[in-house]
Amino acid sequence: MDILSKVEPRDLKLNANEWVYNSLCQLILSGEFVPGISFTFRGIANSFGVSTMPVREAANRLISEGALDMSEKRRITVSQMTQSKFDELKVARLNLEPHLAGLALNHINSKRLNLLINIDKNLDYAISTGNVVDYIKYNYQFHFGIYEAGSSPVLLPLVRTLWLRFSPFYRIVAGRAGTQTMKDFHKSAIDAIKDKDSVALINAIHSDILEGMEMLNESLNE
Amino acid sequence: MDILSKVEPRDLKLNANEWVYNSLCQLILSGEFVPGISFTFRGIANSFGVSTMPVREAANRLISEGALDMSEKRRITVSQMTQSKFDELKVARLNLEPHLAGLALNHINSKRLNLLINIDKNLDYAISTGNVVDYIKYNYQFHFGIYEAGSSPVLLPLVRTLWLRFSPFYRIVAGRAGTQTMKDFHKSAIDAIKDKDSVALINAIHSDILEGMEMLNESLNE
DNA sequence: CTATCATATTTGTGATCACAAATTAATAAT
DNA sequence: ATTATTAATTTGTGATCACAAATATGATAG
Repeated sequence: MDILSKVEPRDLKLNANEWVYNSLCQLILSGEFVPGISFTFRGIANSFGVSTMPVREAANRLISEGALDMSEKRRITVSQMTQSKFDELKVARLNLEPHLAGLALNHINSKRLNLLINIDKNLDYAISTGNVVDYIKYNYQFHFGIYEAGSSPVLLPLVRTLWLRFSPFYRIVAGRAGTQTMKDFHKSAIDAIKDKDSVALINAIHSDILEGMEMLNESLNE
Repeated sequence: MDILSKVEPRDLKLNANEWVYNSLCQLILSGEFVPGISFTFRGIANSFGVSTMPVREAANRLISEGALDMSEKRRITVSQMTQSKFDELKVARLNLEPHLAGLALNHINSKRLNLLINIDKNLDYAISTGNVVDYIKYNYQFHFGIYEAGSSPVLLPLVRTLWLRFSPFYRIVAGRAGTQTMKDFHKSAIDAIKDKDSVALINAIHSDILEGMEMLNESLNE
């Protein structure tokens, strides 16, 4: 698998293990890694042109975060989704992300608001053209564009691990169901941000998660 | 620091890095590690009688979970608590743990119930004698004795990382404030479990967290 | 063609080494 | 005594090696 072409080039200020970790995260969150795909430490190391050491540190970290699994067959795999895992992810998201958005609201300046509006425009285009990969990417950017406005050193990393867990699954079902039927509550979120209406923003994020996860759930039960 | 005497001996079925990780977790959760204390990879490796490899894997994992920090001075430290981090931890706990308890309720059999009752007895004794270390230990055992009854592969590890973050801080303030003034809602939790009353259990856990964190918060602002 | 067993290869794990960067200790200077 | 400068030590990082266990491969027999 040609990994280097889909990954940011290495910033030499960063350690090799951080570069590998960030790259793997990016690949997971953008839906490049699909459940069932499997790797080895040496394989990843060759792809990145580093030794196995930084790969071990990066992959083990992702394993401990639940994003990857070490299979009993000595292979690193993208975790399989189950109904019970899915239900827990949904609950965790619904209980954390709306609140996280609420915390961030007062730190969203006009520059960031314009960024969000622009991301949402790209999102609309991805939906209209049925581009699933872009949809996943811009949806991530939109949500975390809000969340990251506030500085939440506990909740933000927590929520990020949730996204690492369901994003690969998202790719599969989105590819199956298409993006045509997706409503999104991003417009009302943007309005709420403009109005600095905390309750409205929290509701919008809540509804957005609810609908997104509901669609995933339907595909899960096919 | 004599670590080996405070740690379970190595189970040879476990990898060295898992042994070190579990041991460090145990030391953190039991309040042995106090904010400000600092280590080096080689130091920990010597304490455990292993090479630096498994220590790097274990410590880096704890760092990525937010339990430990790599200071800019090349030392591994227990993370400092701040008011904003504390507020986020409180929110996350209140939003996740009561629900987690609710999920577990139907899987608590009489054997586990008796275990919980026994733990709570030890907890009462620890409170009456002002034994802070035991209080922390039994309080952890009580909560996770409930949570672990259900199998929640997403929420349970998530909540565990929260405990890893505030437990070292708990030790400090508990040592300062004493355990005498601690009320606990464990009795009502036990009653709720006996009655299989989900709402009552959720409320009891919620109140317990609220009060425990409130006490910590007061000490934080001294 | 299928099943069985021996061989060869690949795997994760842990130890060790090299190295630059950072810290600490020691020395010199005022 | 205090500060500035230099030397010595210790640090995390990444690469490499050894090894047992697991996997894949291939030969052999039915």
